[in-house]
Amino acid sequence: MRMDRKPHLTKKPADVKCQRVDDSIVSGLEDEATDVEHLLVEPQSEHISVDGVLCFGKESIEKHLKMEDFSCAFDYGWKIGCGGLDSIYGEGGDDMKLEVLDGLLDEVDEVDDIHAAHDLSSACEDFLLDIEFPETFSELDHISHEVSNLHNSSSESHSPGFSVSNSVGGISESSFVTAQESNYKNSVLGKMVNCDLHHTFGSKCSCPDPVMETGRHSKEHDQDFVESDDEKPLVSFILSNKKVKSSVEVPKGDTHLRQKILRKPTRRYIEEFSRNSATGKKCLKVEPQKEFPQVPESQPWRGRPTKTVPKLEFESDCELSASEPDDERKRTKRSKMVCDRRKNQRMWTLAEVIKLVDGIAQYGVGRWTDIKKLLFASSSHRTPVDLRDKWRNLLRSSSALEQNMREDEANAKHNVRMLPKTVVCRIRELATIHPYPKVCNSNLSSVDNDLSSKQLTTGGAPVSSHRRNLRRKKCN
DNA sequence: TTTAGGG
DNA sequence: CCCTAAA
Repeated sequence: MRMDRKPHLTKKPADVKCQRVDDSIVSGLEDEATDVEHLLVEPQSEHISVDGVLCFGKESIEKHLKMEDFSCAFDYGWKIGCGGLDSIYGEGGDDMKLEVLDGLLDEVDEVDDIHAAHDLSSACEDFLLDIEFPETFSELDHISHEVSNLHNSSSESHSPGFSVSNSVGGISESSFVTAQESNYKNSVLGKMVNCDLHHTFGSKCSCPDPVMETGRHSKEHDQDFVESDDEKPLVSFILSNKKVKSSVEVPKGDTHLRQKILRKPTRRYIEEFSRNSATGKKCLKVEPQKEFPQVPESQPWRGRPTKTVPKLEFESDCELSASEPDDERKRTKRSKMVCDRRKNQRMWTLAEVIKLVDGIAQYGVGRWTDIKKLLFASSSHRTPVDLRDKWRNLLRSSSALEQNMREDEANAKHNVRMLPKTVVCRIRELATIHPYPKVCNSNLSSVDNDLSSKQLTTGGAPVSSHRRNLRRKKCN
């Protein structure tokens, strides 16, 4: 959620900037130089923006009101969702409530996403966060603390807000706070652009430049590097020898980075790029608000699966007749699933595995959509592809278990940990009945041991091709 | 759109 | 989990 972002805001290591400036001196040969200029100018605007937040200046009141309207709209949407919730309460049990609540909470995520998408200023947050404010830093820190505190309260109040769906009359607290923050950011953005223009149009800007002293040094160097061609060979030499300690932690060097940018960036690249920029590892040269869609940051998409309480998952999934009111939810969900799939990586619970095995036993391997529709209708985060992948993994691990069992039981346990024997047996059983095209190969070798081993001993490559043909036939 | 397969 | 090709 949104509060994930605040750590970046609150603790901004000072050395990052220093390093960055240093880099820019060296590697800022071509296009870094302009970036440095931006960086050197922005802090002053930030200073002003802080005042704007504190005083709630006149020009920001309008925006504030607009944002209120905006959040009202969202509130309305939530109320609709809550209506659905109520109707479900009538029929379903407690677990059902949990399930729907879970979905609604997910939807809060989506609302957040939408909010972020609409919030122009938040799109440049990365950009802003890359800026160091030597003088205004403590001030800003204070402000950000306040904002964070507000956020804390707001995010905690999410679920209560939904549970009292009928009583929601006005602007919900969370949306209000978001509006405040957006307002704050808007003012930041406005001032930033303003001062940027000032800077671009010369030194007419009357704004104080807090980093003028520190900036002069690097600016001079930048100009040197940009304007004099004599320096280029030296720099390119340095670059080619990779002696540059670049803040842009691209292992392949600057040229590769540029190549990447020139190429059409893939979605994964975009995601990783934004993710890295969020963690401060990379410093963006491209304005994030233009190039990249705002992705909620600091949600590790790998390694730490956001495992919801298994019990909840289990109980809710047991309801086969999923609530139909979440039709709309599915639609909105789809878009979410498409864009931040990896962040929604969830551990497969035992219940899910059992259900999957049941479904396969019922419908057979390959009818993933049916299984999904009938057995996983309530868990919208499992796509048919996920089911297939899971089944593939199950087969793989179960076969590995079977093979390793004889030689090393511990290793086998490690492979298929947390899977009860009954489940493993069922998987193996199903594997024989409905052999999965690709993995059945290894599985068949354990089940139909004599046949495959004979074939393997008789021939080399032809045999494998033959078996592949068999697999193909099975598919068709 | 669904499924298979590779990464 | 992601991506792509094929049906």
